[in-house]
Amino acid sequence: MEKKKYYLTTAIAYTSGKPHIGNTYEIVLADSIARFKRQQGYDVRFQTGTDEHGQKIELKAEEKGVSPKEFVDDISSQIKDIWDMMNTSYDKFIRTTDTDHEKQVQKIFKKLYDQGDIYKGFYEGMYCTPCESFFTSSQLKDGKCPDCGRECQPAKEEAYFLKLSKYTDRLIEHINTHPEFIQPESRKNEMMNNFILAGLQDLCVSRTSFKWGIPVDFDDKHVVYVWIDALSNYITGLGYDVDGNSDEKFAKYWPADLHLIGKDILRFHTIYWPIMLMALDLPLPKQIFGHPWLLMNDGKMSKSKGNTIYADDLVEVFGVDAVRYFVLHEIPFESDGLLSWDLVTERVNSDLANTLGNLVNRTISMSNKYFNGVVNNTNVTDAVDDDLKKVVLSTKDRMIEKMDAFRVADAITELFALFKRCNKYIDETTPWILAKEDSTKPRLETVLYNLVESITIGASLLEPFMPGISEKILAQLNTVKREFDDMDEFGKYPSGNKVTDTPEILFARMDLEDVLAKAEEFKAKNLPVKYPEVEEKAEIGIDDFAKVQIRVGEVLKCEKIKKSKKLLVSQIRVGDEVRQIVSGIAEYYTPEEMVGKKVAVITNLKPAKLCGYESQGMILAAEDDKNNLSVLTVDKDIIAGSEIG
RNA sequence: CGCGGGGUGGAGCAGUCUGGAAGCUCGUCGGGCUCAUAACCCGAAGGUCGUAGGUUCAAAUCCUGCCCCCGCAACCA
Repeated sequence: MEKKKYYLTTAIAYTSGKPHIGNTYEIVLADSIARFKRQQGYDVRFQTGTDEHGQKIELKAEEKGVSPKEFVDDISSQIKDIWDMMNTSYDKFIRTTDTDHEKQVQKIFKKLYDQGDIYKGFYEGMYCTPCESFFTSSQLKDGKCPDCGRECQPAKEEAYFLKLSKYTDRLIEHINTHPEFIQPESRKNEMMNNFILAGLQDLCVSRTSFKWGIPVDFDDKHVVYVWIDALSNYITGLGYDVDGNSDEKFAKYWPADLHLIGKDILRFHTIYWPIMLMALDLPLPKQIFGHPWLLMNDGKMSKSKGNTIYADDLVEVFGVDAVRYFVLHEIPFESDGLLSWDLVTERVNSDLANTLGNLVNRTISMSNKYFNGVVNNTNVTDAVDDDLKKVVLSTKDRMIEKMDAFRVADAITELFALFKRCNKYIDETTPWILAKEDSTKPRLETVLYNLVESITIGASLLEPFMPGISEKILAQLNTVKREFDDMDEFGKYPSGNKVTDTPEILFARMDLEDVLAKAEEFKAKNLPVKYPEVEEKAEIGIDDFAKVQIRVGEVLKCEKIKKSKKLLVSQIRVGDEVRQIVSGIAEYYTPEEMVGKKVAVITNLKPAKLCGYESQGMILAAEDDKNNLSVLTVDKDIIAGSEIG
């Protein structure tokens, strides 16, 4: 009988920088699903890769002084190295700079254009000529360019658009008739209510403002919009060909069974991608799962917060399988998971070292101590064996049930219940007492046999999540992975087999203080001291400077602006008048802290309205690259209103 | 009223759709055991399930108001 196929993909990683542990989570999650499906007997194809085009990359490369291609080659190989380090079993690593991908994207674009789903129109907005950039009117600052402050003109630019409107009804119909299409279901409503039902505007699918992209081959001023480019990877990676000369892999594996993506990009995968496929007259993927994120104790991981943790640092401390275990186990189904060095340490010590590692170790030690490592099934059973066997044999099905719903963390919990059951079994049977009398030795042999058999099954079920450790355990038991089909019966471990006489510690207990010290080192390494980069401005004369009036202002009253997170509004005495000034410092100063401060205020700035509050001036503050902020105050006491110059 | 997620014993979470004795892991305390990685097993303490109302025989779960947290968006003179 031919195996059923299962095609799953991750999102392709954007090559703007080294991925942190949050990005790495996705590939590990996908890998565990892929491995599990393989164990279930599916013919799995697992694709990942890198997304390498776009303006951001063009800019980053320029900053670094290398060509965009050199830049992405470097990052892409770093990403691949991390995926490999995490022991992920992808079948295909696609890059959007692969020539066959680029060629097909051009052909897809052309086909959609030829059949009228993509049409040429005009992109309208405010244009800043020196900056060569378009802005929407809401992006403008005071009617001027937000980058350079110069005047902008309304302008029109040629662009290509994808007719989303034409397919909206079909998309709604599909989502309604396929409740499993968008997972988890809560996300489905979000997409429907927020975007689809509100009406879809045709999507601008070409750019002229940068060059680093796939050129539109019949109009080379334009490059293809990165999402059209990126999403296509799911079919180009299978050898899809617009003209019908697709690779047999395409016929075999498309449509995808699962696109695994971050919840932030669900919109692209549940709206634009299905519509692209409809336009290409291809079947839609069966499921799209928007997984949650890994968060740090203090919120989302970000470079500016300095709380970024990288997979390789974690691996250096804990090892690959422990890191895989942590991210898989800690992230529930719908809500975000937390990651911190202490949490990982806790999990490693408790679950991996104590429950699992110690179980394997004590079992093998006893086999060696009492029977020189030979494991015999003497079939001297007892009532307590029944429950052990029941738990061990039923674990697989319970895991399948969880995995089918992508509840990977829950599946792992089921598996660890098996190992916990084994530890309890040792307590129930007290092997050290059985070892005292010759008459109970046969019973002891069966007890140890049952343990070895149970661990063999447990270790085999562990393979999708911790492939390295799974293999190690099986090697220590001197056996091989038990296949799913052979798990319906207890007792397939060969009686008389000999386990290793030199059991290795699988997971050493970690000392929290050592770990935290290591974490500090990594933090320092990842965040080298850097002076802020500030763009130099043209030299000015004293007369230019004299145009700016700066005076000492005493903060009399200060409160938060409710609607805004960053804004405080202060009443400030400047000489004999009191001014209302709005400033974006709420994240760094409480209103109470501000009151009484004598700050530097620009007093001759044209008033402006912010969040409905008039601001008659500006409080001076220093800000570094990491958005730390400090307001300027006077060094000695001086009366409010004094001029600064 | 910009969009969305969330508030459950000290920590991290499940349970909420489909009301019906508040559960899991860690930590703490007590006990057992000694094969084992100061590991393992058993037991206990600890929660008015953010808050105020409502519906119901019955609410963590359904409805309404409010407070707080976190993303996104906006804004940051």
